[in-house]
Amino acid sequence: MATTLKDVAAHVGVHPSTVSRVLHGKENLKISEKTTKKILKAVKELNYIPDFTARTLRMKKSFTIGLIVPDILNPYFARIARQIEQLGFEKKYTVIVCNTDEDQDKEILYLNQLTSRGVDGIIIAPVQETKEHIENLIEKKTPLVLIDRIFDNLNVNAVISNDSDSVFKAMSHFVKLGHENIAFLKGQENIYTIKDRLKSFNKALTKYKLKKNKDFVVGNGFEFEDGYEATLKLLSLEKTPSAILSAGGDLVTLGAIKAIVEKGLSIPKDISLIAFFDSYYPPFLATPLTTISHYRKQIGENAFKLLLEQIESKKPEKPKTVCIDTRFEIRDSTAKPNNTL
Amino acid sequence: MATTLKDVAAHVGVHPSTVSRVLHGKENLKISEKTTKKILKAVKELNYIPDFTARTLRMKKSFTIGLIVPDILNPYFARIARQIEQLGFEKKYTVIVCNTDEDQDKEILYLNQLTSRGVDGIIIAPVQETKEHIENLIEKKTPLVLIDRIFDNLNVNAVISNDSDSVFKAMSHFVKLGHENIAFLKGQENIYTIKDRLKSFNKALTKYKLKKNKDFVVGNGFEFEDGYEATLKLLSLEKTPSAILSAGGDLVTLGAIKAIVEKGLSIPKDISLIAFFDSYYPPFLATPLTTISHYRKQIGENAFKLLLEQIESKKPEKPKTVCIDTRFEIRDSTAKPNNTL
DNA sequence: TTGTATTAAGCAATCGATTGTTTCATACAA
DNA sequence: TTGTATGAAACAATCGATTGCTTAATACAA
Repeated sequence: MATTLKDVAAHVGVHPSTVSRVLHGKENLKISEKTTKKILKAVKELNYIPDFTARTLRMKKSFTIGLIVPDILNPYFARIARQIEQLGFEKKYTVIVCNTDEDQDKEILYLNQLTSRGVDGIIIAPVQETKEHIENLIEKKTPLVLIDRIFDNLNVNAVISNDSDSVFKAMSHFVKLGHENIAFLKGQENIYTIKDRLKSFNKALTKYKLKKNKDFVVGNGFEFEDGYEATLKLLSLEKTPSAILSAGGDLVTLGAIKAIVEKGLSIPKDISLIAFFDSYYPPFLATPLTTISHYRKQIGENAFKLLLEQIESKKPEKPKTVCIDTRFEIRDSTAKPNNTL
Repeated sequence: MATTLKDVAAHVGVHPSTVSRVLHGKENLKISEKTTKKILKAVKELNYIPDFTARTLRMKKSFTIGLIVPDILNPYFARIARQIEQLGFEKKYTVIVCNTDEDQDKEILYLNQLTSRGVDGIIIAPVQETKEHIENLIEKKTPLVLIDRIFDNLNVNAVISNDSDSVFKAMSHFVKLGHENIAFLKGQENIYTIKDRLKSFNKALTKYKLKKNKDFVVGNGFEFEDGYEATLKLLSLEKTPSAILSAGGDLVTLGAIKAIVEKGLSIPKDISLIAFFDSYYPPFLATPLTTISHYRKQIGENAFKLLLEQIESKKPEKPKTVCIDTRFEIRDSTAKPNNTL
């Protein structure tokens, strides 16, 4: 059995409350230096470590935050999670990591779990089927930060990325090379991030006076297979695109590459590729990939900071949405269209 | 404020203990069907969710497990963590993820945190500077499972991989191709896994009657830079190796590849490479990498199972060490030595 | 010597749920 | 009618730490 406050108190011959006060150094109640010393000595001798559960129950403060993401295996979320854990550690907070697999039921279950465990706040990349459960949270004044994905008309702290900017750069790059038939490989539909990227894509088409082709927008989901299947479909069209903007992230892109290779096509000779990609592999790939990537550390930092502000402030602050820049890096996966195809 | 047992009890007009018993269906005390129904109705109406903290305090059972790994960004640990979280979810356990960055002080701090929070058990890939803090845990009968790394003479549940087997396969592959000068790129020293791989490497050298060359064993650390620096050193030797076994995992290997490319060498023409590598990228790399990899899902599963057994069993079971097979996959990063160099 | 500050530490309620024990009321048998 | 068995629900202690309030003891002034 672990040592408790009572044990320490008994050992010194004082009341538990006295021990507690010594350990917290409240200004309003003074304990004599002699007793203080005796108590501190006993605390060390008995190796007393306060019971967090009891403290949480009494103080309504758990020093725990919940992090809900689709999949911690995704390098994008992994890096963000790592940063949040790091900053949490410095501030004595512990992080409970929850994966939803883009399943909203799981998300809701976790949300209830976390609430029941009395977490001080939640950082979430929501599944975005519906938003009532998020609204409930806000109503209950649970400190909350959305990452990566936001809802229309929902006034809450959030950290997102300026994907739009990089999409325009990517499209401009394609256009300069002479591409006119550019396909858009989506990730999962209904996700804010994907809708935002698609919107920018369409705007860019308009800006560069390119024809919109419904068949050139394909895919649904964030898995390897999703990218693979969608790209196969794309490459089976009568008229195939000469360039692809892969917006579903690392796995989807790898799936796309597999499909392209299987079709006997070569990147960038036969088809150009720009991808949203967040791990450190692009320079090492068969064709070093031209990418749009995120400052994941910054996203994590900002999310944690916003959450901590909410947790520590007495009066509710006005929710902020922080938008982080993105990075467009040209490598070798883009070239002029191959008009002999 | 969230609804409490008391609220529900007051709403129905019964005692809180009655509500508690209805919700737990203890066999020994019977509650009339009428009251049961009324209570269940109230629970729904008031949307009562039990307070986990209070329950934990009273029951000495938190339905929480701690997972301590060097770095959740490492695909090896990420996949294991994911599996543990998954199985935990199914059994109503929540996982607190802690990264040590191979810093034992951080490990100890986290261990104390977790204990203070009353976790039901801990799964840990320890830093392995010393082992007293782990021994303490065992003494306190904390359910515990080591992963990836074990200590000599420490009787505790563990899940490790049969790296040795794959090292022999890799070495046999090198030898068959005609390599005689094979280097070993270590990860961080003093880690069981690395020592184990090195031991197997040396045994293989003996078996194939190859000369042992001290200069051919290099590196210390698990980061990109560590692999990069060590490999540069290796390639600056008067007599350079014709093959490298990279034992430090994904990042170290990428560092090695960078160094090789920078030196103007080509894989596998000038130098052959086999690496411990655990993400899904090898087929997509510039030179598809011949790898030794782990069944990470299985490792996670076994670790969770072992932990759960300890948590749920009354009498202490005899500790087991589970050893999981590894996978040796030949791709394109190995060839005959280039004797013109 | 009595009264009043002042300082130091103890008392007891509280957080919310669980659980061994007790009480109460009804039913049934003697 | 009295006594006992039984079923249903209340009581109260507990987990460990925190904290507003009270008490005790000492010092000092009147």
